[in-house]
Amino acid sequence: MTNQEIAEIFERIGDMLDILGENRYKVLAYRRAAENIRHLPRDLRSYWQAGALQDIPGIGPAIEEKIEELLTTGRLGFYERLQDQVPVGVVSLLQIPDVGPKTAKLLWERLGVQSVAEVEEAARAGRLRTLPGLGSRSEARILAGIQALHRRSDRIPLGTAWPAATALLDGLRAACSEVVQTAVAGSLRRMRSTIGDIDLLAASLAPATVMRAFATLPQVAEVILSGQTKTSVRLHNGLQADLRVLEPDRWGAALQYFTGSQTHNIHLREMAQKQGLSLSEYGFKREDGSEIRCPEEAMVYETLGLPWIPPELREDRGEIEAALAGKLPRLVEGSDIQGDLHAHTDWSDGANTLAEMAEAARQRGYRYLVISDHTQGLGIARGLSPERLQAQRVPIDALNAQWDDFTLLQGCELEIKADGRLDFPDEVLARLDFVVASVHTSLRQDPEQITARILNAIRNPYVDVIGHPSGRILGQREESAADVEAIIQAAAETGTALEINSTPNRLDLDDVHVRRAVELGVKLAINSDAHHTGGLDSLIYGLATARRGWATAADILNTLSLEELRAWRQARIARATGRAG
DNA sequence: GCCGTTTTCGGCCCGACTGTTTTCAGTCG
Repeated sequence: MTNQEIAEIFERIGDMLDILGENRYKVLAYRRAAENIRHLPRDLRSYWQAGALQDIPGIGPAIEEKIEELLTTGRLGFYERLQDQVPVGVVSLLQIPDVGPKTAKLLWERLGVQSVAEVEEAARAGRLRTLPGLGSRSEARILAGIQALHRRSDRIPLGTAWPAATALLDGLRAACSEVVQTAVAGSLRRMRSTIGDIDLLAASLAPATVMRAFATLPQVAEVILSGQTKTSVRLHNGLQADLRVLEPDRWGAALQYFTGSQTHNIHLREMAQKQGLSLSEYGFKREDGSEIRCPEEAMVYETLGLPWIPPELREDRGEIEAALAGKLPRLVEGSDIQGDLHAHTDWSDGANTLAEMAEAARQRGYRYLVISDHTQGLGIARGLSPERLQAQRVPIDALNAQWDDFTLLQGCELEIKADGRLDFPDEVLARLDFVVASVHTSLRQDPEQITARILNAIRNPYVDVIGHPSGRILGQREESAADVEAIIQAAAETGTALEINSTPNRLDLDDVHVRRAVELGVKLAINSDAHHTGGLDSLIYGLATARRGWATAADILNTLSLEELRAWRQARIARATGRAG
């Protein structure tokens, strides 16, 4: 069983216990365990074999025992007994907005409904309003929630949400002079790979004016709710955006609170409690009722005896403990990046010429750009033959003669073929400045086969980086069955780098595996995989993914200078082929 | 059910908004 499958079972156990009215902290315990299992860098089985299950936060004796039962038998008696008490259909009602455990239980017990469709039918028939505590407004609300569920798009990629959020804030500032300060908050500020809805924050002394301006922005399709300090809207593109408005002298506390994550905040609040303080989005309150307002975010952390923690780390995955111990990593920053190691041109499936891509990279302050067009095996992308690759060297050399502050490197995105062979022989690869090797075909092979293909590429002396190692496309294609742990370990042995592909719907490796790679000392390459000049800007999303994986500049290959990068490749080749430099 | 430089038992984050309510429960984040 995979970590995801086991996490889902515990998640559902939490839901079922919730519906049964079980102790809310027990419910919380199962959800917390599920959440932590979901983000483990390694297979749960390996923790079990090492006797280390209880080292995972949120896992104690009871849940350990259940994990053991799942890993040995593939079943869980406790879960099966629960299913006899709460039909799965009733659990599915929880996905309706505004339907929680109490309402789900009420609907099930009083109306006998066991699916979203049956709730919809009952609501249309006016039967919900007959239940205690529910009226016609609630009935309409639930019906609207079901409609929203039907047309709900899944979580959206970071690369879609980020520009939408900044456009909203630009619009708000332009439309309303009462706005003192604005910020993106929530999972978007933490730069998660996908976003549920857009959380925005504004500081102002005139909240009502700001929210009116927000609700009338051209992007807004409808207002979902509006109160004194909070407005939620649905945009024409289907996204939901929430705006909170607070007084300027509470800005820091509010920004901290609305950035989350929820588990990170809960952890901080527990720390505050132990110091006799209560922490909320308004700031700290002492036991005597007096306030500590925090105009700056760092003041929240400072009050708790912590250094400021970068938003990308705020997932309660050890960052608070690291901060307490003074061991927060100095995360890689945009200014550390010296170049981009993966870009395409119109020689294969890119839109722009060599000169255009080079100029765009140079304008972004890079010292080098690797041109890595596809190789012949990927016919659909007009992959290059060895002959065309050799021909491409001529214009690259000519362009390089123009600059003394910038260098185009010739590489390729080498096809790892379905049978595991590489698309070019070593002598062709040896002539290149840099080689990214990727899998694009037969992504559904079984774990042994696809892992073996990638390991074979890792062990080739001339392969510098494995491109988008997991093969996932967010919202479209699950990652391949490749054993990422084995890939990371092999990369650690050979010194091969792994890519953090920055294309917004890839972000591959993901943050959890980046952290594992960092742990094992594997070098990572933050690559745009640009297919046009504007695509170079996607690098910010890969950079964010690296930061979420606790990577420092020293972990990132393309923080090296051109000379260091060349030396890095030469040293690896020398080591692997047993020849001196 | 988990967890502990206040505890191995008794705690376990905090507030906004809504609807059906005369003071609060449910849901959400």
